[in-house]
Amino acid sequence: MKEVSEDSIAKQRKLFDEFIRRRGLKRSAQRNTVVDIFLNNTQHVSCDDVYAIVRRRGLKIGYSTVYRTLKLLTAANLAQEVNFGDGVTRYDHNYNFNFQNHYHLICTLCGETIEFTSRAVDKSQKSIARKYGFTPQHHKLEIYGLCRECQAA
Amino acid sequence: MKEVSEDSIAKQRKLFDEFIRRRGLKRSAQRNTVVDIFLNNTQHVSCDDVYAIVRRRGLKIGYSTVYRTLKLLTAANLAQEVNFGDGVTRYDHNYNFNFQNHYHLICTLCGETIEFTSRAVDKSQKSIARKYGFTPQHHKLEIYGLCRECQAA
DNA sequence: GTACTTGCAAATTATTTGCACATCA
DNA sequence: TGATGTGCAAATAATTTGCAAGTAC
Repeated sequence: MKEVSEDSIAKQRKLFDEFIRRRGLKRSAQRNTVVDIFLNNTQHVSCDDVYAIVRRRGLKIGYSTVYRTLKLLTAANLAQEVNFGDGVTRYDHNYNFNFQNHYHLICTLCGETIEFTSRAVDKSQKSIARKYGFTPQHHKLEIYGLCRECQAA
Repeated sequence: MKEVSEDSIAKQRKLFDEFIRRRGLKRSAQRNTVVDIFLNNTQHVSCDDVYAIVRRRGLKIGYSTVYRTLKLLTAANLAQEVNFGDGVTRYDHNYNFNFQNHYHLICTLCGETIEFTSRAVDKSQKSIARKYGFTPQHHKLEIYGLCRECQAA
């Protein structure tokens, strides 16, 4: 998996700040913390995950604030909601603007998720969007099945 | 969009009955109704949708029964859960065994969904699954963006 | 007859919202 | 100062579950 560089995080943080300004919103310690946690985490996180990290850091931020900030990150196009069928919304990085998009293999038995990238998939999606006169913002691909370990078992 | 033939519905119903039998479960009028509604509907439906159709037919089936039956259809691999980000789980046909898989373009402004198929995407997915020693059961691809109409507006 | 199914109401879970108070610009 | 943000608790929404009574095999 591609490493997330310091540079890229700084860049994304800048994008977020611009977004806040453009919307006439304000900065705050809580927002900074949540944005920081999200950007520095390479995995897709749930609101619960982020909240747990906040508390582990000894900080106290309301649950609603975490939710609201994750929604903001989504609106800013830095995050995207993903849903693996367990009823929990997760927030994944939206690498469109910078990295290659990544997709998921999800084991229906043990729940493990594997990330992968595919130029072929990326290309197909672009051509399909064009065909339907659609301006793509983000996309997701999930393959459900049995992982190597679970097949053996 | 490909038409769903009578034959295919009968075939899927048979698959469901086999599934029921294999699991030592039983048939019932309510289950038959829900399965019937699902199979004869070409669209992805929510539990609410199915419940509304049931009532429109003048029948009375409990909400939980509808939910439970849609879960059964998923377990039988005839349906698959999809989630377009509005907090509602929808059940889509799992055409794997018979048809070409189809995917979705979802307009983030008006919510319209367009279905499409793509041999290229299908192929990429197969090869990726193979690469990771993964046995795919089903997969979904969703492209979010602005539809033609919403771009103009 | 035994095990499975149903329908209701209650419980659970995830997420959102109202509002008083705090904070940023 | 005035608009926006926060945190709590309460509200909402979707889904699941317990249980008594009904039904399939």
